[in-house]
Amino acid sequence: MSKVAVASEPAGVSSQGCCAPLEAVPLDPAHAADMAKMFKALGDPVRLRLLSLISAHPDGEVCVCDLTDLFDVAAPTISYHLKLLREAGLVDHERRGTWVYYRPMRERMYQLSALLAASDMALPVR
Amino acid sequence: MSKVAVASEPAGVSSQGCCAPLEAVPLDPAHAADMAKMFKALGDPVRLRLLSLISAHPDGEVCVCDLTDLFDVAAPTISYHLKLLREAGLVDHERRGTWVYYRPMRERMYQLSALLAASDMALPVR
DNA sequence: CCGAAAGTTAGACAGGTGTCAATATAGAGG
DNA sequence: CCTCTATATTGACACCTGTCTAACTTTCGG
Repeated sequence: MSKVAVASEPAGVSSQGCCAPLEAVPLDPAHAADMAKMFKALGDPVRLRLLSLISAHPDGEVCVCDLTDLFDVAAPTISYHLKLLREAGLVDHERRGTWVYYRPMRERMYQLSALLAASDMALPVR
Repeated sequence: MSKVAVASEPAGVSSQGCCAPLEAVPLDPAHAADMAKMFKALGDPVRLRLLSLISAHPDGEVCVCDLTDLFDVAAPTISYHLKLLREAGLVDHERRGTWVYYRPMRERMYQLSALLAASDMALPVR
């Protein structure tokens, strides 16, 4: 039973008291924090483009050496952003020889997509 | 240098035509900045829960008075977060009498969902 | 081993963010 | 007009972020 019986109340206008019960909270604070961390990682243009490039590459992975040239920031900054994407669980990485390759973690990405797609965002219930 | 032109374009409405060459560049810098702004707004637990509550409410809108009690932060802080969600174009608001009601802007939410759903992050084609 | 190349880490720093208390503003109801 | 209630705005402040340069680590080629 997902969503508790939310006693819907027309609350159409502003007659008396304000609004409805609203007790059935759709996103519990704990889960919200986890999701927020992922969204936060995407909340920077450089990181969003990085994930986009990594996800869109036909090989399914991208060498860092191919990424750095596409941005106006220094290499350490790219490294910093990739680290945040990693810590958010949005990408995985592997070293092969001198180079490091990044892959997208699509399940995690889909998790966010599904949350936003649910018109009522009511996946997890408290 | 750096910092893409980002022609402001705040809570812009349109935003649907889109789509890009894609083969070469999956997410152009300009569009990335716009999307990043929305993601950034969702990158805070309080704001994510706020949007969740607003989106999940059966009435399709929520009175601010019903939101403030659900958080551990002071009222001005809730007001601050709602403002950011507004500026990101994720929610709309309307005053009715003494109270203010917030509604989700589902098209914008779907825009983000679609971006993440595309396995290659190709922008949704018009 | 040595030195060069690819990435990451460390330290520093300007600017941004989230929070609160205090104050302002807008309606509702005398 | 005055006051009360609901939100928003302002100002202050501790903390977090994104960026750089410098230095370090790992690995490959002699």
